[in-house]
Amino acid sequence: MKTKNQPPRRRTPLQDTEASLGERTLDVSQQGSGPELSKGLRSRTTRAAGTRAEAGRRRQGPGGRRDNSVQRRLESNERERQRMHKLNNAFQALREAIPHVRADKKLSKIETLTLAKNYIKSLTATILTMSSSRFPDPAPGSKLYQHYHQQQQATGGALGDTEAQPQGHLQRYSTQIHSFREGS
DNA sequence: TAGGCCATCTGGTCCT
DNA sequence: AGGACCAGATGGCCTA
Repeated sequence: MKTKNQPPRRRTPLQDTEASLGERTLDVSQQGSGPELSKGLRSRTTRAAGTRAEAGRRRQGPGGRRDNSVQRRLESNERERQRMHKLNNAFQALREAIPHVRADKKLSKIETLTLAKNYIKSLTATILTMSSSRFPDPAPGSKLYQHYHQQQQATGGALGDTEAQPQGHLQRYSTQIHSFREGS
């Protein structure tokens, strides 16, 4: 799997407003921005958003939006940005909660979700195994057991197969970590 | 250069 | 009604 550690690509509200309104298309590369800006940061948003905004205005036809409509759209864009930032923060927190992942290789979102899912399954199976060794017959009232059993039934699995064994989950988990590291 | 990943904008729909 | 959520479109960055 390819790896990347891209810097956050954000723009200021001012840039956002300008780009969205299409007052001007900001191409930082033409404004003499030096290397003090990261490659990622100075790239995309300004130029790309400007062209997208222009495309949007073309869809709106001559004259563009009314002022209040534009204002509402800008506010909506800002809310959407904040929402996505919160989502990305949650992804980052999830990445950091998954052990045995090399810090210098950032997991993609899909990798993060997949690994987290299997890590949870691995832990769940481990807990069930430990508890069953202590109490050979899992307590029928155990919420964990009930939940796990329902999940297995819903996904077509069964507690008796290898999926239910912690080794199975751990193997899948470690295999995925390995494949992510290897870039496969 | 192609493909993967990502941020952002946008309009539609759902929810409170 | 307004905000949250969602998915499609767009285009930049990075790696192989």
